[in-house]
Amino acid sequence: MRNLTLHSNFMPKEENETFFDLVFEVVKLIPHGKVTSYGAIAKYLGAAKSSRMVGWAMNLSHSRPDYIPAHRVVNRNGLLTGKAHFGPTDQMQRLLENEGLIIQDNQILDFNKFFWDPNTELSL
DNA sequence: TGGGTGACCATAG
DNA sequence: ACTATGGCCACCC
Repeated sequence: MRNLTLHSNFMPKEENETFFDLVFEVVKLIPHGKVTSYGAIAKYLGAAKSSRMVGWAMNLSHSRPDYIPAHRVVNRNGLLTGKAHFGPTDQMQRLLENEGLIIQDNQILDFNKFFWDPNTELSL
């Protein structure tokens, strides 16, 4: 498993890039067919109160050269709150459905069953 | 320079 | 069971 270090106080400006990079690394580790939440990632990185920044990182992920499976990150209730950023259609939903998930009204059915928590899945 | 705005979330009433 | 609020901080006028 990737060696990700925990940063409880990493926020000086020049380290921001690192924070986003760490977010991207975690997102890349989400297995096919699984999903996690913004807050879970933030907590894993020691920034539990900065879950909004994870959303911002996902925003940036679209203009990166490497592949970031941003569709596997949803809010804590399994709601596809980021779907608007995937283009005009239901692209985010389709990507998830391609991985075997079922979505109804922007909500992942059996969310708990497919929830992948970096805090428990990634060894510290 | 400053204020508004989030792909959020836990907590308090 | 709801709604409100505060924290957080990069980005964009």
